Amino acid sequence: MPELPDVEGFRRVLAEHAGKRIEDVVVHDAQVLRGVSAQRLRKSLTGQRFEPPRRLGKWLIAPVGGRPETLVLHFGMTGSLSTGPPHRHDRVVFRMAGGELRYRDMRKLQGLRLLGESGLEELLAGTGPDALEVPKGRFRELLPARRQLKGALTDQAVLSGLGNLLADEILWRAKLNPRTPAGELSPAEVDRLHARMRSTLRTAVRAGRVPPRASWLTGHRDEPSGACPRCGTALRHGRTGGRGTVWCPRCQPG
DNA sequence: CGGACTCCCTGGCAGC
DNA sequence: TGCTGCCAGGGAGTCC
Repeated sequence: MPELPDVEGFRRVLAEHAGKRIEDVVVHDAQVLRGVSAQRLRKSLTGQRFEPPRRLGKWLIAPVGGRPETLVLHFGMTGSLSTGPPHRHDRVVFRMAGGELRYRDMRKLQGLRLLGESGLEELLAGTGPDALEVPKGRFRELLPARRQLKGALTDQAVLSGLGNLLADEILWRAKLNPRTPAGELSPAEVDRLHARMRSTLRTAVRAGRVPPRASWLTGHRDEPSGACPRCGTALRHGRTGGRGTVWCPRCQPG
């Protein structure tokens, strides 16, 4: 499921098409359009060009040259942006001078927005710093003391880009229990969490996704009796904030 | 305030 | 074989 590393990959796909003329926008399923009609989207984009896109957390932000509007994409759980062959879950297709760009999303939990200046400002104001970019000093300050660690990491208003799987992976690497109140961490533990978050994200961004490696926790979370890739202890499964949570009781006591 | 819960949405799968 | 119901989780919203 798309988290920060996947969205960074989609950003690169879109970046390759920046500056090319948008010939047409074909909306196959208007259910993914949020606050914009198919007609307005088409009118606003056709004949224009995307400026170089940026990413904040899981948001992909593409200003439209020649217009005061910005296309903002979110990929929910099952979304993607690609130039590959057509697929039945392609919801919106951008016909560009250099090929077709496909917004694909099976479950339609999120979608596309076309925001003006104030709408974009509002969106960005409600989104915390990017998990890949946030410096150590800022990271120390932003974790709300009275919250469970995992809930804080996955709250996009606190820190943006981490989803359920990456949060578990990072906490496992930092050897911290998901339910630990953030305020109970020592300064050294906060620094370790920041360091593990950065290294995990850097590796995943290079791969364009969370890599399917046996040495990562993520690959073992769906195994009924999965073992910790580090110490072999049986992994524990629970729920945090309504989401499945996997951790090693030996590496991550608490 | 924070945490638990529900809802949206679809496809895959277990169980009958 | 085919039905039903549950599960996955990003994010918004509600309730306590």
